[in-house]
Amino acid sequence: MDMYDAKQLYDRLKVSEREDETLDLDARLRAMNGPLLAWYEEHARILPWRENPEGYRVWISEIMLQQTRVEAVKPYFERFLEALPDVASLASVEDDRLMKLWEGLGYYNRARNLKKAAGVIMEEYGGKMPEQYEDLLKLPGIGSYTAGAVSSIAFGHPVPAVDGNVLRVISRVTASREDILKASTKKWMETHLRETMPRDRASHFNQGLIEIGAIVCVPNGQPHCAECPLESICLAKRHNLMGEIPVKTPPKKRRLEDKTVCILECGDQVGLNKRDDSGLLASLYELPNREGHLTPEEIPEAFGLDPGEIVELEPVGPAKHIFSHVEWHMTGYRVRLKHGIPKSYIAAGKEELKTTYALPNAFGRYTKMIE
DNA sequence: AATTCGGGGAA
DNA sequence: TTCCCAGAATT
Repeated sequence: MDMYDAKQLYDRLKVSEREDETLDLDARLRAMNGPLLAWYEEHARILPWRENPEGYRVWISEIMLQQTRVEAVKPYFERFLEALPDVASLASVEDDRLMKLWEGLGYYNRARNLKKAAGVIMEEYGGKMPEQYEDLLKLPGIGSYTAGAVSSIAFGHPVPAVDGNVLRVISRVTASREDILKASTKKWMETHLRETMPRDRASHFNQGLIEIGAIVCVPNGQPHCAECPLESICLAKRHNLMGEIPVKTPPKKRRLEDKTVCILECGDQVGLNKRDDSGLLASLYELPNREGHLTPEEIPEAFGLDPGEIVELEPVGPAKHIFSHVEWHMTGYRVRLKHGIPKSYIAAGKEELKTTYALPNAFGRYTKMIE
């Protein structure tokens, strides 16, 4: 290639880039549709909830997947569906059984809202899953993302499903520096995608965007642009902005809390509390605990124990548990009692601990010591 | 608009 | 450690 040809090629490329740069936003988004669908239908992962995407299954999976990784959901999904195979069984499930099915998955209000919504579906929709975005949006636990996901994936309706993956992918494709944590940014994206998405292939379009975000256009470090079907139309890639986009406001610091946890034992029985029905870990069971780090001498009074009933009081070491916004620094004691668990606690058999009572993982360091 | 809700895997 | 995940409800 001589100098002249090279220059001509370069000039043509510049022109085409300039045209591309000035592509209308909606035109750029529309340009994604073809490559995205083709890529998804080739590369979609095989996942349990994709096997038979009917309304109830898609709903349950989408709730479980809120702020929760695919790998964490897998073992819960099939077990949950086997125990509660339809809306009717979910609407009438016992609370403790429901929480036991959700134990360890976190964000326990999701499970409570699931049951509430099932009640509404029984009452208002004759037990049949609603298809429309606006109807789904009214159900407890369903926001704009989940309403879009269920309506499009299970029923094929052309509504967007904008989650964290989609926010990242679209921000990069359009080189948007809007803060993706702002509600207005998500709203903006939903409005545009609703216009530009392929109306007859909403399910694969939405899942394709999510899949790109999860597998290719990843956060934390370099995205895998070489494998991306959107590489040629992505403005972040063109300007090498993958490290700067998406823009996210930094989170604030966690609050620290000191706690003292007691394993109250008497023979085969262990003392439990039921937590308050609102706030952190609402209505789950827990090992008895108090604020602050207590000395052995402070234990009997703090936990309402008769000193004469205490056979053994053994420190069992510290533990830390990190939530999103709180951090527990725990110290623990194992207390063996002579004549039984005090009435102020729930006396649970050690086997029931595994089968009946839902305990959050925050106490795992201590519950593992009960055998 | 900002906080509160869990838990874990990966960088 | 920090980040962030197929977000939603409440304040």
